[in-house]
Formats: sequence, structure tokens, C-alpha cells
Amino acid sequence: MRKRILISDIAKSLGISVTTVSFILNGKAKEKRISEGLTKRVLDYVKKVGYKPNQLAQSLRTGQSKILGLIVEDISNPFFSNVAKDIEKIAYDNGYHIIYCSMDNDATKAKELIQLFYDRQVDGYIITPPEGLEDTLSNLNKNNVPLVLFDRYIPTLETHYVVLDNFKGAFEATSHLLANPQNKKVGYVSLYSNQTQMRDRLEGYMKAIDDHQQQAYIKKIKIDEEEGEAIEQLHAFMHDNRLDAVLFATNYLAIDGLKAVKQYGMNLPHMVAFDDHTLFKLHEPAISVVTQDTSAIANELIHTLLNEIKGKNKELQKIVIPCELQVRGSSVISQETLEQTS
Amino acid sequence: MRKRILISDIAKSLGISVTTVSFILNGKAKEKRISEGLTKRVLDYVKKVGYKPNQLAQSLRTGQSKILGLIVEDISNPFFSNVAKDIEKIAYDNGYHIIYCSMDNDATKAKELIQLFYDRQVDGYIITPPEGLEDTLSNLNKNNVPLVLFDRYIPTLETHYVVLDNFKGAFEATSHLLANPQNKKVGYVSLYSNQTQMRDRLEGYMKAIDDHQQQAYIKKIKIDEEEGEAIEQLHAFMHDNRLDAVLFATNYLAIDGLKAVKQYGMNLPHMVAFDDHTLFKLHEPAISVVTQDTSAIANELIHTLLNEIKGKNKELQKIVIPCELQVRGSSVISQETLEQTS
DNA sequence: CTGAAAGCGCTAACAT
DNA sequence: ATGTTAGCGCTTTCAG
Repeated sequence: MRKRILISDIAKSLGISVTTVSFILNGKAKEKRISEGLTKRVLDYVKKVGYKPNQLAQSLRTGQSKILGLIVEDISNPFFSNVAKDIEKIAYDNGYHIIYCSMDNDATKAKELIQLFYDRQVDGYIITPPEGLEDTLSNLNKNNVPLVLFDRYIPTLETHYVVLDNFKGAFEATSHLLANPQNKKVGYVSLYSNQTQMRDRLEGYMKAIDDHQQQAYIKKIKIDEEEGEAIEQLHAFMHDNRLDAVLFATNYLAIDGLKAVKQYGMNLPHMVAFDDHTLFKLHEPAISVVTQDTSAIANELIHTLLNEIKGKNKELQKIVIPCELQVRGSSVISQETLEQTS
Repeated sequence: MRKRILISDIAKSLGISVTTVSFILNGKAKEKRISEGLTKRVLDYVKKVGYKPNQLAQSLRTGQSKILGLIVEDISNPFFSNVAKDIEKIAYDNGYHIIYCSMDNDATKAKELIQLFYDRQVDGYIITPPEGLEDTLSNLNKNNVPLVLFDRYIPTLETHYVVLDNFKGAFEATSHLLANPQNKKVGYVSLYSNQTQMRDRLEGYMKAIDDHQQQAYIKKIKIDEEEGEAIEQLHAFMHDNRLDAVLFATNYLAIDGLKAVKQYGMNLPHMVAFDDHTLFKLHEPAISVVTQDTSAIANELIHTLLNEIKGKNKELQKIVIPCELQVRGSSVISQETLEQTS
């Protein structure tokens, strides 16, 4: 932590001008036809004394902060924190830093965060948009702020985005449950939400149900529903309808479902959840899931954003990542066994 | 996202000088004896046009970035992410922002991150130090960089820190297990680590064991041990010693232990884990834990750091947060019942 | 090839 | 009480 050394110190020590040093440091040595000897001498000296440019001054001057803003629904959800981790790593490797925040599906908070990031002059945004953010995002878009949406998108907005193949995921999960002749009544638990990922998952479920000519049982929970209330509603839903199997639209809904089963001493219905969680692997029986390849998502997100910043995106990137159904005990063990276990 | 408006624009529009505006904006109105009328007029105008100072320029000028660096062991561990969330909130309320990173208990990575934060001129650090970081931290300390350690501390270093009462937590948990006459053999699973929190927990375990004049069974796992290997070792430890009960030093060790039990179809021993986890509440039986009050920790951390930044800490803050034993099924259900269940 | 100098937007010492 | 102005450290135009 030696005291900070300035570009002018370097110039002085080497008996040359700051301009020259700056050019060399910014890789414009040959463009400016600075001799290789000098270039090397400067670079060596810089390394020797461990000079690091003052990023603040650099940013103020160039208008580039080299900071990317990541706004996710909830950083403590393992799905989002895993994506964040990967994004962070790739960003670092490209000389960028990430500032991340949770917006808890609250449009007001999201707007504040975007404003905050804007004030901090972040160079680009990755956002999982809550409902009600259309105008703000549209504004960013109009101002040519680099922006990539993720997990869900705004249909009316022409932005880059990276999402899951939610329809297919829900369709396959539901079909899988229906394939078991034991399962007559297959329900679906989702959120009161018009977000695209929720709509697509619902459609996937409906398609599978329709293909099998079964009745649909759909329960929606309020996004900010209190836990106890949600558990109660889920219990009522599963119990009153005597459901054989349930597909849960998110990992935390599934967790609430498990809590309901436990609290009310119910038999565990066959089930599949969206997005994996440590808990699901250890649960007895283990919970089947539709998983997302988080590192693939992170990769697409960050590269799309960086390309946008560099102006290299020829066209709008609408990226759909395939997802995978991982069948575990919760959707295959026979109903009798289940009844004994729970 | 209207185009950025400058302090000079305000001065011009109002027909006054930038100094006056700057003084008013920085709350020095009365100190500089600026008339209340003008003050109000400026403030109102600022609000009306939505002026926000350019933080970059502000930082460059004042040398204060209003950014705090938070380096934790692993942001995807719910314990750390919960603390981070609370810290973030309090920091925001005080006009600070948080940049957080995981260092995965890797001293090299931690050093890089500290350097990175230093280059970014963060105003202060909150760090869970891995082993081997003594010198770097000592350097920060010598340079009067505001710094608070957390979760563990470096005994040879005179820094502020906020830690748990680990000794007491481990002692009580072990005593609780030993209080059950069924439990003759109570083991302890920890890490190869000399970090203070690990040492204190071990001592707490030993004290309880000694008080009961029992034999100690201690298994340490390598910090970066591969999961499969760790599970195997835990199985061997519990099985070969025919342990009645086990105390786990961290939540992820306990999770590995549960995986071992499941994989090898063992009977679940009585158990207690450090640091709660969603999984523990839903597990059958629910897992007893020694919990930390994350929001109390976050509070102490951020306030100590902010006071340090403002030079308000008269003396070294060595804060020890009490912890609480939450008894759940895993440490009370009779051994017979457990054998049936698992 | 290299140097002088003008700013990026803001704060605060100095002047009035 | 309020205005003038010199930087914070860097990049980059313009002149050599």
C-alpha cells in the first residue's frame, strides 16, 4: 500500500512527458509511433514501481466507469447468486467490475437502483425486470444505454435479453408427471405475475395438460405473500383438490410447498420445481427440477453486454437457453412408498 | 434519464456563483452565512430539475469515494449473503455503497481484491480474513485505512472486529448433546484451519467434553476438500466411531454430513450445526443449530466502520455477539425414532 | 515522435 | 455573504 504514484511522477523520473506515458499506457504507442525502446522502458518502469492509474480520474475524463450494474430479483436466491458469481468473474477478466443489488420484485426500488447506477455512471446494465418497469427501461433504451434483460423480458421493448426456454421446461416437466399413469390430477403453482417467464411456464403446463386432455389445477400466490399465508394456501390447494402431482414455478414456491406438506403432515405429492436448490438434492425424497445452466446464462449475458458497449452487436440478441429436466425421487417413487415415507 | 445537469447550470440559471450552490448543497449554508431565502431557493430549484452531483468528480476532488468494500468468504452461503444484505441497506441509508466479493478462503484472491478496492479508492473495508492475510491487513492498518474484521480476527493485529461468541456457542451445543444420556460418543467436525472462529468453537467443544469427562472425537476436513471425498470421510468418521451425536462447525460441513448419511443409508446421529440454512428447517428431522443474529452483526460492522471513517472511534472495538442454540428435532428425537425415520 | 495545455465536474481556499 | 479560481489525476487535441 505504498503511497499513490502519479503519471506525472513517471514522466518526471523518465524525463519524458505525461502524454507519452499516457499514450503508451493506453496501447497507442505504435499508433503514435513511439519508439519500441521507449515503450518498453516505460512499461518496465511502470511495472517496477507498481503504478496503477487513478480510475476515478480516468472515468471522469473518459466518461467510462468500467462498472456494470447488475440488478437481480433476490441475490440470496441461489439461482441468482450463482449467475452473479459467474458474471462477476467474466467481467473481471474483461477489466470490468460489477455492482449488484436486489430489487425484491419492487419496481420502485428497481427504479431507484437504476437511477443510482446512472448517477454512478455505470457503463451498462443487466436487469431482471419486475413488472412496472417498462417506462424506465424504455427510457434507458432510447438513450442508448447498454442494457441486457435476463430471466424475463418486456415484450413491447426491443432490448437484448437472455432467457430460459420456459415453455419447453414446463411442458416437459408436466408431461413427465402426466406420463405416470398414477398421476391423474397434476396441479401447477405459480405467482400472480405477468412476467414472461411466468406466462411461458404456464403455457407449457397448459399445453401438456391439454395434450393429455386433463383438467388444469392452477394456484397463484401473491408475489409478496407472507410465508405463513402462502403455506396455508398451498396446503389447501394440494389437499382440497387431492392432487397427485404438482409443478412449482420457482424454487421458493416449491420450498413453501414442502413446508406445507411438513407442517400439515400431508403425503408428498409427486412434484417438480423450477431452479435447483441444495435443499432439493438432500430432501427425502430428492426433488426433481427443471434446471438452468447458470454459467451459460452468465456467459451470454456478459458477452452481449460487453459487445453492446463496444458497439459490436449488429442486431438484437434474443437468446433462449435450453433447460434440462432432472428427474429425482420426488416424481418417480411410487405413491405407496411416498405415503410410507412421509 | 434527462441529460446531465451541472452545478454551473444551476448557478447560471439562478444568477449566482457555483461556490454558493456548492456550499448550500454541502450543508454549509449557515456556516457560510448564506441567507435562508437563497438557500431555500437553491434547494427547491435543485429538486425541481433533479440535479445530482457527479459522484466521480466529487470523489476525485474530495478523495472520498463513498464506497465500502466487503470481502466475504462466500457470498452464496446464506449466512454471508444475509449479512451482506443488511450491511448494504444500512450503508445506503448513510449515503454509502457496497461493493462485495467472495474470496473463497483464498489469501491470494483476497489480496488481489483488497488491491483492487484500494485502486478504486474505497473508503473502508469489511473483511472475513482467510489465513495468510496478516501482512496485507497489517499494512492496511499501518496506513490508517478504515478496517473492520468479521466472523474471525487476527489475534496479532490490533483491528476492530465483530465476531460471534463461538466458544460459548460450541460449548452450549455440545453440552446440550451430552445432556442426553443416550449420547455417549459426541464427535466434532471442523476444518483444518487456525482461524479464530474455528479455534474457539473447538475449545468450546473440548470444554464441554472435558466437563463431562468424555472422550473427544474430532474430525477435520480440508478447507478446499472435494465434496465427494469430504462425504466419504464424514461417513467413515461417524460410522467407524459409532458416534451418537455430532456437532458441525459450519453449515456446509453439516450439509456434507447429511449427504453422507443419505448416501450411505446411515442412521442419523443426533446433531447440531453452526449457522442456519433453509435446508435445516425443512429436513426431516429438522436440524438444531447455533444461530447468529445476522442483522446485529451487520449493524455493529457498518457502524464501527462508519465511525472509524469519521474518526469517531475512541478505542478499538472488539465486539462479540452472543449466539443462540435453537433446538430442533435432530438433537432431541429419541434414537429409536431416528432409526425408523432414516 | 513528443510536449503544453485544455478540460471532465466538483470543492474550497482566498478574495472581496 | 458571495464570487474567482486553482486544482483532484487523467486523456487527448494541437503544435511543434
